[in-house]
Amino acid sequence: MSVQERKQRERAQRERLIVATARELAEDQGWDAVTTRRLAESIEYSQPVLYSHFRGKREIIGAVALEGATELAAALRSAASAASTADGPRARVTALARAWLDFAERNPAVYDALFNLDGGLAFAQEDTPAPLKDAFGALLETLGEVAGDGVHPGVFTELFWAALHGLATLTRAGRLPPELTEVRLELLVDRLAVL
Amino acid sequence: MSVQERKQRERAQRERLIVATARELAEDQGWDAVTTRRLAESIEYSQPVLYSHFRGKREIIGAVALEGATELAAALRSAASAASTADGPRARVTALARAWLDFAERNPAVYDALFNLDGGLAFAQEDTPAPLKDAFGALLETLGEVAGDGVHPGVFTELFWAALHGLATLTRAGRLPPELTEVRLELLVDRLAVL
DNA sequence: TCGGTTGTCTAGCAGTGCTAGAATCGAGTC
DNA sequence: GACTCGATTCTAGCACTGCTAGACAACCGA
Repeated sequence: MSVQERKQRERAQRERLIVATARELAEDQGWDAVTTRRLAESIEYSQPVLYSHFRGKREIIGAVALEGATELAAALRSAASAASTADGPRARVTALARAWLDFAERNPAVYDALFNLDGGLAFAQEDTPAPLKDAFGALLETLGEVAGDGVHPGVFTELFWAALHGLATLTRAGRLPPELTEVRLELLVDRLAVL
Repeated sequence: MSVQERKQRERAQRERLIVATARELAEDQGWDAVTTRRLAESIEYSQPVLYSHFRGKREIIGAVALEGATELAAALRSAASAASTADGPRARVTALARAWLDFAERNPAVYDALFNLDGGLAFAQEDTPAPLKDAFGALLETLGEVAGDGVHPGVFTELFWAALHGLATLTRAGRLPPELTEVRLELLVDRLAVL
């Protein structure tokens, strides 16, 4: 069975290569530039190989999104815990929000795959993939504490999330001047969070 | 000169027909279904006619967006003034926010053209088209009053806008359960606005 | 070394946005 | 009323997209 195992390993590695290459291409030149032909050429295989791993382009976007969700969740948790308990909830929430906007700015293509493109992923449902639930969970952990009395932590997190997403999206699309990002972020935390 | 005038009139009318048809098609079947061929067929002209009015598909999307911006601004002003001064600022802000989310829900394709697609429009700049500035102005008129002391009204409006946009986008993409829209809206107004 | 399966590639489909050049229409003139 | 000539519209086609059928090659087990 060792041969089969080796093949499986190689196949898995090629799949990772596809996802990584798609991501790289998207970050470099935007998702429009990620065509099946270019992607196939980059991994030095022919197009049909892509379709032996994924149903189609949408599923490749979805794979990049999932990878991104895992990283996003880690970044959020890391930021929140770096602002230690001694710094108080206010610092933690600010760090969390900043981490979100940072991630969106530094990984625009991944952010698009997650929230602006159709990667065929289910959200807010039972069959939502674990990394997505986990990213939301990372928000919930910190934000649940500052929801305020009588406010459902989940709903509060959804609202905070929406505000962050709006800021990230509009800023990246050039609809909000980036100089004031920090001011808006502070204002968001001050107003929304109950400290 | 009457012949030229008539031609100009007919041309303008055909341009309106193109924009209206594109919008209709987009609302019915999504922007993906708005291809130059289908659009040309719908207006009963050949494809190149579209290019005698617009540089390309992106400019058609932009035209739909501008039309939408005008309507959005009107809807916002109407909602804000319907919640009369007697009702207080809180009611006005709530009505404004609700109007925004309503518009997004009722005109998803137009909302996409405005904020999620590339219509080639400039934002937050000098050459931003008037309808876009005006829609932001409609927000500013009501929100400027509840920014709170020491907070720049423009920045506050940007933040509020971003939150609304995030709620609209995530809700429409199925990322937020729609049942709680009203709860999130109330929470948003309660927290962000200084009454 | 061979047979058969598994994997990969070539070639092609229908669709996209966009455009060059042919064809047609119609306004103004004789 | 017929005709010319410029403006307008259409036909046909380009290069590209995502995706797939069927030919081909490589490799494993005997």
